[in-house]
Amino acid sequence: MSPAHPAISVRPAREDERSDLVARILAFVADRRLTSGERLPSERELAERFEVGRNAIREAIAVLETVRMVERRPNSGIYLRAMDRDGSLDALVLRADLGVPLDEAEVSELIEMRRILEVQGTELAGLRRKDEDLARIDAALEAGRRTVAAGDNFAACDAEFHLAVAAATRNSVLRRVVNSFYLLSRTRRWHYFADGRRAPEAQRQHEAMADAIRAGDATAAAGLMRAHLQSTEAYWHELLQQRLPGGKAAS
Amino acid sequence: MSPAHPAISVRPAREDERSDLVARILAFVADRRLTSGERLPSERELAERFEVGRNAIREAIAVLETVRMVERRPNSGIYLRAMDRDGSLDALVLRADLGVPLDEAEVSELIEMRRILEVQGTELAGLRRKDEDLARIDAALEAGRRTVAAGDNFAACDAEFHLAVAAATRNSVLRRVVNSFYLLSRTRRWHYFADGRRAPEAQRQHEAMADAIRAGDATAAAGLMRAHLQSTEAYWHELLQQRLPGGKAAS
DNA sequence: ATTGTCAAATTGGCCCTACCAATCTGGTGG
DNA sequence: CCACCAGATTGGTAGGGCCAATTTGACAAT
Repeated sequence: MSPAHPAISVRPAREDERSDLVARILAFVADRRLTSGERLPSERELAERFEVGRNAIREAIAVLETVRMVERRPNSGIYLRAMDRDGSLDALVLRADLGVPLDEAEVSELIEMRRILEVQGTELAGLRRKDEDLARIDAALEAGRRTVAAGDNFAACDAEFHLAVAAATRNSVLRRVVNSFYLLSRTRRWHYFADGRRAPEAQRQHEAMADAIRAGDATAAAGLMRAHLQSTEAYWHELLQQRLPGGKAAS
Repeated sequence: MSPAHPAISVRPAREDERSDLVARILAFVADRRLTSGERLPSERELAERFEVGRNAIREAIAVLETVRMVERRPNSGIYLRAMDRDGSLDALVLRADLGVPLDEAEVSELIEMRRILEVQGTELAGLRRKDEDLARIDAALEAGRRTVAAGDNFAACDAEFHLAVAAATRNSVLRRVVNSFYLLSRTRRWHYFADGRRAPEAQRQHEAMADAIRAGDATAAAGLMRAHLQSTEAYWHELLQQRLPGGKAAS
């Protein structure tokens, strides 16, 4: 019963448009150079400033609150939280979704975290993978083969493979983090695989890794993952140097 | 200096009361056994059912949407997302905040993730710590000493120490994850340190770790962290046994 | 019976007004 | 100088209303 399979969609990024109010508030904060502990204008004031209803403001603030970027104090105001201490991973995902470009340090840190989590994760996957995990991995590989053959953008297939491996760790917490991870880097991944040249190598490495995982050779799988990630790092840093299109700079 | 000190507050958990609406919606979903892809009642219906205004419902749904538990489709409805594939770490934090107990598997996975991140993180901290990081670590240690001496609950001091180490990694992404991590486990940590017996040992281990980090001996620091975490795991599993009936040992 | 078409109901997105309770502010009286 | 109180401010919330897009179902044409 796996015919109607979730289909690894190939979409560039998000054409979102969704809640630009959050983006506008973030831009406002950046523009005013507000920092931790400072108070935002009242909801009524923000509503007037952005020419929206107070409800819309409240929803946007609720979003910012759940990612721990602000704190609402009843009868007092809305205060910025220490983003470097309190911020959640979703705050980064949110920013990425809104088109705010990550700075170089953040991307480097992202790469490092990816290495830590995925190398260890791949080892766990090699130890614990169940048949359904291998099935998902195989499906991802198959989709990857087709994509490489067709010359389409490999980004979605790459993400799906890594997510499948993360799922095979049987650790839902790790899976959640890796998931957020690929969500927030999807635009960059898209550009990374923009020319079809990197896809074949990535696919080969994926296949080798899958073999090791399937064979239960956790150490080998982890080593392959480390090598795989390392082989991409140089390109990532190169990508960092370039200016990505699509970002409405909010510096 | 110490008067207006960031104050490592010692509070049991959350006195929250805040957004029980989210909790009620979650309970509703659980009660109806709604699963991935299914549609929730319309906002108007939910508002009527819970006897609140539609605004309140919309804010709650906005929160659930930002942690990727639901998806709002304009002019169509609100749909549950695949929580096992899409859920964010903040979804767990949210649940913990709302008092929903984590199941045994989730706690085991949390422990495992903690090991992966903090052992690697401590190594990085040993390599990169700056003076301000050491200062924060020292402050945490000092607070810990006072707390141990006073016989107060050590949970907040424990968290602060680990967060200080995470900060010393100079990797904000890792820091965010570890932060979420301690947020969502704070209640359990509170119980863990309920009797004052574990605090002195934890404090000793913290001090040793801090020495290694200060000396720049990353490998030793990582090893100490691994041992530190391992020494607590047994108690965590014991805690699990008490709170949750029946249990298959985590492999 | 099948298909095409269109209007009504439904739904999320959003605005607006109003009220509450707690907080904050400033001025007044002791 | 301090204690105290009233008015302004603020987040929390209810409820009504309008819009645009989708969904639905009845009706008509083939």
